Amino acid sequence: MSEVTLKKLADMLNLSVSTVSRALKDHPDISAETRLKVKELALILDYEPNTYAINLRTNHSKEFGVIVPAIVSDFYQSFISSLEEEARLNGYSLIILQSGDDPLIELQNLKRCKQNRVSGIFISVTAKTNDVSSYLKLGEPPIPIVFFDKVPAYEACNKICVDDIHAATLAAEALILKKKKNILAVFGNDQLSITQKRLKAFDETFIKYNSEAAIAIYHASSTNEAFDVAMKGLDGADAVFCMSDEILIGVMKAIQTLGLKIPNQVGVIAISGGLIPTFYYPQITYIETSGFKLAKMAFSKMLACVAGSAYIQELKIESVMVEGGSL
Amino acid sequence: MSEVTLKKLADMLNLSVSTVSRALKDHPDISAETRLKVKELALILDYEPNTYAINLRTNHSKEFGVIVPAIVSDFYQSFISSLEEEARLNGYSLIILQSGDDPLIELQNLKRCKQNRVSGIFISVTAKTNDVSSYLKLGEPPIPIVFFDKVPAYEACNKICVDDIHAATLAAEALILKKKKNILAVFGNDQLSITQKRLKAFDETFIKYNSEAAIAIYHASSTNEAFDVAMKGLDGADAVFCMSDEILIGVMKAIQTLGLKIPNQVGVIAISGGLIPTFYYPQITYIETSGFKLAKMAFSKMLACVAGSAYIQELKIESVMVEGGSL
DNA sequence: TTGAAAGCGCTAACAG
DNA sequence: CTGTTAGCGCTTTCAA
Repeated sequence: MSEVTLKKLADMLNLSVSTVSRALKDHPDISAETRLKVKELALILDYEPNTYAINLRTNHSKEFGVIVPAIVSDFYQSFISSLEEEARLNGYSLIILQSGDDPLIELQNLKRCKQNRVSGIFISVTAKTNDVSSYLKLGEPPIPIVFFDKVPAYEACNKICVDDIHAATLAAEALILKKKKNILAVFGNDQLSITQKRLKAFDETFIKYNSEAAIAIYHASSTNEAFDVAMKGLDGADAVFCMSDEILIGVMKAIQTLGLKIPNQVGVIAISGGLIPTFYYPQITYIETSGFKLAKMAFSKMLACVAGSAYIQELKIESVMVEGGSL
Repeated sequence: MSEVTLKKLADMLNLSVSTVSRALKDHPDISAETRLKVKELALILDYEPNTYAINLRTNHSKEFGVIVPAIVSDFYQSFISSLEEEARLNGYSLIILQSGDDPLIELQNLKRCKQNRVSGIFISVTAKTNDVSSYLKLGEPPIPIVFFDKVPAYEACNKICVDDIHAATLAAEALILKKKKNILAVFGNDQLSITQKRLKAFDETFIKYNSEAAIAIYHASSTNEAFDVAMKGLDGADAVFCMSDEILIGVMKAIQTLGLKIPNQVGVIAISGGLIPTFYYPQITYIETSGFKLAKMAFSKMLACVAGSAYIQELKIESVMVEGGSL
């Protein structure tokens, strides 16, 4: 048995293809009676419209492209998971592509999205992507793009990312509130803009509150470096701040190695996606920067873009503190 | 400037659409000269074939559907990541769908894949999926399906999953080799077939080697339950086995709470995807069951299916032990 | 070696 | 209210 098409339905009902087409989509021109007949038969025969014919005709698909540096990441995982739900609920599918943090592959992926005539693209750019102006001109008319998380610096485009300043400020305030006096603060690679933003806000918060805490700032580009840094820096500290999950993991290894008790001997607070902090006992207190909320915002922005009703905008998502027992 | 189509190229070169089409795909009928001319212009104008027209014509797409219970999972994450690479290298795109472990949504997702005329479907079924015979008849001709990880029990279909028996056997052998005498073994929910398989193989290995170790078997359906179980069961144990990452996390929390030293006071071994064990110090020794290898196998099986050269097959992927310092 | 023509399944302007 | 018609961009027979 072959595919059920509009033509087949039309023939069976002695109607024209266009009438059937219109009946199926509740076009007001069609009489209630005809509409009913058509819909009934369609249901019985399990008619499913041919997506490709529709796409060819309308020149766009109900698909969105998603390009990330890597899928293996708590953050992107939560983002994609959340985005998939939104998409499904709205009748869209998601095509997932990873760039491996390589600008060349990123460009290929963009092209691919264009070839697939996606309705829009969500992208978190690579560390080395410095000019996205060509991305924004992709397609005719240009395909809507929503940048998220790792967003380009200068271009006027839709950006949705974590409010790094707010997150770091919250963490600093928590440490001040707990009257910590000797703080080890471990940040990521100091070349990254995310590090710079978080560090600046962290620092300024202590100044703003006239805190007298001694703060030792360290940088670590990996979990292993964070471990090394913590092994040295934890001595005498009554609290440690970790800028990211990656760093938290290294620091926690050091704490375990040194046999320090949390929170009595040392307090811990991190900025995190929320999964890693639950792996420890007591659970780590953290400032949440998960992809879930970001995905919801990004998706509704995208829908607005597709509908043509969007203005260019940069959105920052504020975090909340999730209390564990570590501070 | 609008899209470049075959017709446009044809007009510019004073050729017919069909000649251009053939030239572009190196059809032997076309003269070298014409072929060159066509390809050159195509390159200059950055011609890109319209995917939807091709799909409509050929009635299938270069897309695969991937359906999983949830994207948020180390295992599926590694699987999808690996699959995406394979797919991209072979000119395919991936449509990712999650079922939320709900058979109804799973079915909807399958329908969706069919509507998108995917070339094939990779699926890890929900815990409640008990009849996949309808899945196998989806489409005309039926869409190739490769089941992975959580595979249906009885149907004759392509299945690719972790060799649970082998993994549990390796873990048991490691414990025996280390001459552990008092082993706490924490398994998952005893209704799950994965638990039953791992438990049986674990048990039988100790019998096979005439081990005199005392083994206390516990079941835990969640990280929290694993924590509770370990808090009681760790007393007097010189080693603990964790059937999964979920359980490992709970057990490690208990070990931290009790302040036990690894590996001196208690040895730890787990079956794991490989990420979680690196979060601790010393790193946990584990039997690897990651999605990477599975994805590569699944993909090549799928390619064979698409090419029509596949026979139905059940594949089991053997694990390897990764030494940390925990045993 | 190339071209003409039909048609994949659908939509939408236009005509009745 | 319904039908006719043209065509989206491509592939593929068939004919020249």
